[in-house]
Amino acid sequence: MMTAFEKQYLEARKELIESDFLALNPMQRQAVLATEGALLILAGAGSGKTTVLINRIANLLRYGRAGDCEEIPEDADEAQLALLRQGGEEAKRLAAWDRVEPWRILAITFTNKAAGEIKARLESMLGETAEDIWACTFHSACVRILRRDAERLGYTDSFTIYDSSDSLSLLKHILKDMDLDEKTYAPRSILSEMGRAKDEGLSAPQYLEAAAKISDLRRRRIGEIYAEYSRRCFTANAMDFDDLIYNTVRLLEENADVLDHWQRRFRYVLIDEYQDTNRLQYRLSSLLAGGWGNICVVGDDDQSIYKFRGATIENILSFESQYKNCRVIRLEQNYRSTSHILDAANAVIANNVRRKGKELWTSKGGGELLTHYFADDERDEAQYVASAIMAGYGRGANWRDHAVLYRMNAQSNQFEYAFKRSGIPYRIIGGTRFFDRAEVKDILAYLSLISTPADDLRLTRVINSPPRGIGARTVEIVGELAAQQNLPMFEILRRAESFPELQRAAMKLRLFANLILELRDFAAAHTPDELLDELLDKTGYVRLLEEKNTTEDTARAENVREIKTSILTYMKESGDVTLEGYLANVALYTDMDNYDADADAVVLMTMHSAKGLEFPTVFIVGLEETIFPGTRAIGEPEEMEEERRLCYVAITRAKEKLYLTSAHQRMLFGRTTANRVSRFVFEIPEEHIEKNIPRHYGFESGAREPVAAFAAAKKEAPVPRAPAYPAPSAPKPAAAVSFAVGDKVRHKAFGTGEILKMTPMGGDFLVEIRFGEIVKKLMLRAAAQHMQKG
DNA sequence: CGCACCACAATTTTT
DNA sequence: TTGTGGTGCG
Repeated sequence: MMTAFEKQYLEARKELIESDFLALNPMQRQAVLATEGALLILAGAGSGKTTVLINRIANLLRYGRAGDCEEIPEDADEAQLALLRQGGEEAKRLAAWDRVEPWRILAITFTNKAAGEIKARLESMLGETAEDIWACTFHSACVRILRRDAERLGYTDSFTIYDSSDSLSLLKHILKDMDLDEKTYAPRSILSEMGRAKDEGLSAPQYLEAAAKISDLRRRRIGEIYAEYSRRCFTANAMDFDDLIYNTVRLLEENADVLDHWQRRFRYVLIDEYQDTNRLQYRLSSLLAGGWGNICVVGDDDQSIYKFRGATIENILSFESQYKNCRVIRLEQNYRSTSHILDAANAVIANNVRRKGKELWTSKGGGELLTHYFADDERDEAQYVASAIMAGYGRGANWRDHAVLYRMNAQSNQFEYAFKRSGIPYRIIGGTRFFDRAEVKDILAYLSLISTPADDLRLTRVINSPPRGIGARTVEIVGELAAQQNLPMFEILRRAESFPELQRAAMKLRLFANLILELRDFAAAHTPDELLDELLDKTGYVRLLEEKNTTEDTARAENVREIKTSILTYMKESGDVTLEGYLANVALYTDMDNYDADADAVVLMTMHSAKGLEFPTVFIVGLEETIFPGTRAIGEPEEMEEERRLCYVAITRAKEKLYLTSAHQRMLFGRTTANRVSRFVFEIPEEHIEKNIPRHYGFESGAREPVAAFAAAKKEAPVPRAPAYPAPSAPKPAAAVSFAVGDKVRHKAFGTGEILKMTPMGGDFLVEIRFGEIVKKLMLRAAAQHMQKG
């Protein structure tokens, strides 16, 4: 039974702690203080969930579990109580109870970007102590755990990581060696089948056993492929993305002492984007949090959009039954969007059945109505978007305040054309990543090979690149010999002379093996950046590209040099100088990490990539049946709900203005088709949106013959707010007045230069300015902000 | 062995 | 329409 004094003491202490988090709303504050046990935070889009995460960690470090327990110091007395009530630094020190060391906190996110953001915000809030907090992705957490005990699984601690394209090419090699047809055994689907197996915790033998029971030939074949794939990964000391998690779970489940070590260590486990976890990640989180039982998961079932990757909404829906005493906190106040946007999002998602139920609200006003534009075709659609963006820019917005979101990457083309035509600077997120480019992969393959010569996949990749006269047939023979002798291919190369089959090529093969061995010696005594220089020199890789002297090859040479920057950055930021460390970092690196929110350019990306981001103005394009929702979702209720969640994610990216567009007909993959306007458009209540859809056309009526009605309605189309389609002769932007060809200018970033040429473009000017040796092409309006005459 | 040409297929993808 | 992978020729 609690005494009156204890009660007062606890109350005063809680109030004092709360006073540190007054900037938060009551729900957020609750989530910050509820440190003990299991906690599910249902955080709607834009509800300040990262802020909660950060403050929760800050609370743990400052006050330990004082805000969530009923224990008080034995020597507590009236004087202390008075001090608590009075507040101040000393009182705060007194309030702390069982403070948490930073290295006992594990915060897992899905992207490096999110992890980086958490780290950065923690550091600015808490200073150096923040560095010891594990704020990382599932994958990088696993790498760290595995590096410590990989030998338990038969790997060495310098294991390498295969990224998705490595996995794919390894798989293709296997299919070839097993004489299997890529049509019946589509590599992509095999890969996801193996991923599913690992997600269910099935090893290759287990999978095979299950397949044998139902005597399904195809599954048995896949089982054999899976076994071979695993075998080759293992001999190459390599793990793919799924293996990282699968093996970590194995490690922890099969080694009680290892499990115990990590369970003791992590007193508080936080998992972000919980709706996107798969079963394996669920198991991993349960394992890691199993010691102290303090697990906090943050998620939004309505934003689960990665089912196709094995994410299961089940994890979040059943969290409450898994942890019986768990607390649930809903964050429904949205700080991002206006109420028209929010109401539209709420209305759309309300059509889903399988959800926790949650309604976002805002204290912001209605703002502008949503706009739906029904374009003639994809070209018109892009032009409309371009015009609207220029209009926004004309009103003083930045280019970067605009984002164009589409369902699939193939849709980006028309927008590129339109933006180029109008002189709108843009960036495309997605597509080929820097680290996916052939030349970059080559260099990285060399580096991996130096680290692990037994890596047949990487060896095959670079053995003849740059060309050294080792042909495909030779490589094949080496592969066969290696299989016979049960040795890595590299060992065959070293003894090339002793195989009569290899006589002709023996010399070249030995030379290659020696090259790798020399570089390996070099690596032992040098840093990765020095190794890179040596590598480029010894292989002549860059020299060869430079000699070719085409624009593409120059760009390639540039990319190769760019790797050096990436190495140096890594060494500087992590303080790590090991080659393995760098390679792991690169393997887990993605395009989004490169996304620089400061560069002033319109952003184009898929709706998937947009998750977690926000923009003042958003365009969701291609809102047509069979595109969004896509063909595969139509008639499949589960899939349709996922599409709808994607739509919800896309809508909630917008802060102030949301445009939706559909095209009457569109050419995609060289085919022209006419699709009906997406059902999602009709799920938005009329009072939130203005449209130019002809009355007798649309999803509900399904009426044909839209053409005449369409033409008539088009006149009343909501035009992007003025100036609509600015002609090249449109009034010159103010900035243009003060600059002319021949002017000398001083630019903040590029220094002094001279204007060579000015071309009117989209209500602005494309200016060419010579800075010393370099001629830059810039949009005047943007450039003018960073330069002056002189 | 290297390159050029043709058939073919093509959601989404935090790692 | 675009990119990729396989085949055939020099």
